[in-house]
Amino acid sequence: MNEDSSSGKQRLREKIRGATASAILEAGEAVFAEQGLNSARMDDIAARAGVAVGTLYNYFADRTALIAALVDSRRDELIHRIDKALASAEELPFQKQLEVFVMAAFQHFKTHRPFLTILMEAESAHLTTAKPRDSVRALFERCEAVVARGVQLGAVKADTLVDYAAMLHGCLRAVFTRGRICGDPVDPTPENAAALVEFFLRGAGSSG
Amino acid sequence: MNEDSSSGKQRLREKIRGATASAILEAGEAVFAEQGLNSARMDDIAARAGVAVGTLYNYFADRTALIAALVDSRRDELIHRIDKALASAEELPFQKQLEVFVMAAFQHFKTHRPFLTILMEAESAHLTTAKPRDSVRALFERCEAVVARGVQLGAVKADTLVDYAAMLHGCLRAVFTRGRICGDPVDPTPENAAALVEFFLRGAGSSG
Amino acid sequence: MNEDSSSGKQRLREKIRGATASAILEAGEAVFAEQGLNSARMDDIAARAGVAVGTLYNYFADRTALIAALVDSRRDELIHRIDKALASAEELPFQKQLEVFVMAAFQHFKTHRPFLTILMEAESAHLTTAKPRDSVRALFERCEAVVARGVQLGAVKADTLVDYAAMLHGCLRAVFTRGRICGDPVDPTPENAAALVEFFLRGAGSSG
Amino acid sequence: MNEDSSSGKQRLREKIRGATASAILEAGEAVFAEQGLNSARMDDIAARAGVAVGTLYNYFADRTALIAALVDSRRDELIHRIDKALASAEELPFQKQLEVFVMAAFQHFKTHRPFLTILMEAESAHLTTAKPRDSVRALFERCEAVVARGVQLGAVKADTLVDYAAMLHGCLRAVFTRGRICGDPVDPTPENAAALVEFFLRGAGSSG
DNA sequence: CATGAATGAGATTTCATTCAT
DNA sequence: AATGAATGAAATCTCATTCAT
Repeated sequence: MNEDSSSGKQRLREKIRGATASAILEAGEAVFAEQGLNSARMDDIAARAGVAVGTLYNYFADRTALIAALVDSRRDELIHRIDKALASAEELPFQKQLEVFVMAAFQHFKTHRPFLTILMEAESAHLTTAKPRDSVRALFERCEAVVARGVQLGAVKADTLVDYAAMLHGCLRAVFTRGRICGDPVDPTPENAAALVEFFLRGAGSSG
Repeated sequence: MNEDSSSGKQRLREKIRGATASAILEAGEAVFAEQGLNSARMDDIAARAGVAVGTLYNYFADRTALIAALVDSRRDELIHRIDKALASAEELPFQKQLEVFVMAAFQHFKTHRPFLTILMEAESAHLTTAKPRDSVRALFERCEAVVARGVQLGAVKADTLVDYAAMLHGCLRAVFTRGRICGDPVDPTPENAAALVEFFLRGAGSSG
Repeated sequence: MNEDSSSGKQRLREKIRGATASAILEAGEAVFAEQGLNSARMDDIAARAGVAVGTLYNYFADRTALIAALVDSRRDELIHRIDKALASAEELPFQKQLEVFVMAAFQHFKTHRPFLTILMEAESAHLTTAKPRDSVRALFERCEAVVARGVQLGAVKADTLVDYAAMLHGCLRAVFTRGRICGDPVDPTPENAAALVEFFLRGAGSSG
Repeated sequence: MNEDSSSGKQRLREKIRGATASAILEAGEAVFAEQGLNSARMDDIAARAGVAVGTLYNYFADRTALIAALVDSRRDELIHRIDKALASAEELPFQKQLEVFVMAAFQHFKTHRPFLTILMEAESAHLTTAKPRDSVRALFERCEAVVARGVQLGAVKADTLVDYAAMLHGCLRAVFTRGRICGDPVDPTPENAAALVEFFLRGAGSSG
């Protein structure tokens, strides 16, 4: 947090904000999502970005660093979106807050489906960087925060046997994964978000 | 050359074949789980199995076939376990059936954690064989069957907005994944299974 | 970025590409001839060409493609040489035409002894590409054309029992092979060509 | 030539005369001809012979020795056939002797087409044993002997520029090869043999 | 002797990374 | 900075040969 490191970080940020770097990240997002985190070749990413392979290495130290930067930049966006949504909904009743949270996730799913494909692959894959794992954790932590707030507000049970945060995370993931398994993705509509929240809070059991 | 010795020799040969093949599959399970589906090298698998590389190819046509065989054999075990559990619980009330189902999954999780690591990786990874994806689908289909039975028995809502089967699948997955994210795996106790079922049917919301 | 430099650079690049490709083909010609079409290793070809193995694959898709390209390029040369010679001799009496044809073959034998070694090996070997076989056929077809012209001009018998084209081909081949069997190659002199033609037209029998 | 070595040779011969060894040689002949001298695998030969791979090594030291033995045994047959034919024709006029010689070769071609395919491949291929090359030379030497006799009898010109023996060898080879190039093998009839001899002695030129 | 599973050296091919231009 | 040809370590797969049964 001293000036040196901060200005170093600053320079990195500037670099990444540059048009070429962005093009590379976008190309990486597309190619990694299409071909898989392990199979995608640097050549293909370069070609998609419209630059030479060598250029990739002017912006990112190596393949791993490119993936890390990609994950970093996209995660920030997701986390910001969710945090903003949560902040704006702070005064609403908990169920609404949860719906807003889920909607934010849904919308991000829709915008960054390729990125999420990467992230889910990264979640389980064995990678040299911890970055992707960290990103997954970032979403997981928001789930924990939301659930914690729910508990605090008395809207969520304080169960010690089931980790509701993990369940929420699993349900979000399931919504996204469903498309891949069934070939029939869920639309990010408020109705769907509300229905998911309803399930999360009241369960799948018939009320009888 | 008499029948006894000849068939005995035959059986012995087969037994040895089977033993080597099993050793290779087990080695594969371990190494793939440790190093990842893509990074694991055939050399390592051979070394772990205590055989030479060439031997792998005496039993499996190629790397892909080895993965396919591995997934096949383990999936069969999981599916059989679940189907047997479900059959034995047919007469119980639905909630109990669900608990039995979840317990079967939990137990398999415990026994075959390495394999599941592979399977989850396979779920999202881009692979050359469809086999692993099929195995994921097999578990998903059991979730669908259970949920369908619940609907039929009037124990599960017939919601069209939320796919409860996908949610059940997501929750099971979340239980397994939790260990990897938090480093604190859930014990496959009946209590935990019951708690998960309770969440699935009644939700996380406080009853008030 | 002006047109001159850009196109100049382009041309330079192409020239270099061409030079490397040629070097690889030449190295291939030498190594295949020395070690045999099947035993020659890509490593050796690369070493002889003064490049790394990987470079071979920047120019030729695989081993087979390298052989095919090699055969293609050399065959074109042989065929062009022969066709040009035949065309230039069109007005001469048939025996002269035949001598010109044989001389063209002799000269090519001398210049491309390594390549011919490859081609003869390819003629009888079982190969994955048909390319080499096609090249053999190309020479065979020239023999057919020459013999057909001889028949047309009344200089060659129209025998139905003996395929004179095959005989001519066999004799040319024998001249080349002789060196390998006896270690005493025939010089590509006009005298030797004339003598071969004399044999082909008049036979080995003493005139008495 | 002492008793030891002679009895050693004797034992070898006996071994090769054994049913198993013969079966292996026959299998080798077929498989090598079908798949090529380099591509044919020991496993395939064993399978075709109806024995286990290990058995091959009880009869032949290694792959190379198997090829050598194969060539040896078949060459002996060819050479004996030719020598016998030549001996029986010793009193006939030279042209007849030549026809007998060619017929013997033709007949052997017909009976042992697979073996010849191997031999021709061996002629040009780069092999570890000299055996096949020696076999080619054996046929070549018979050509030389016949031609020499022709010269002696005044039936063949004593040309120093053209090696008639090589030409005869080349023509025989051409007859055999023709089938492979044109897919239309020459029948081993006396007429065809006579026509070939006619060509060899009188040439392809029209007599005018 | 026969067997055939095991062996492991060796060959091909890929692709992240470098560096001269 | 951009380029893209060259690099060569590494991974997969083959198959002649061995040897315990």
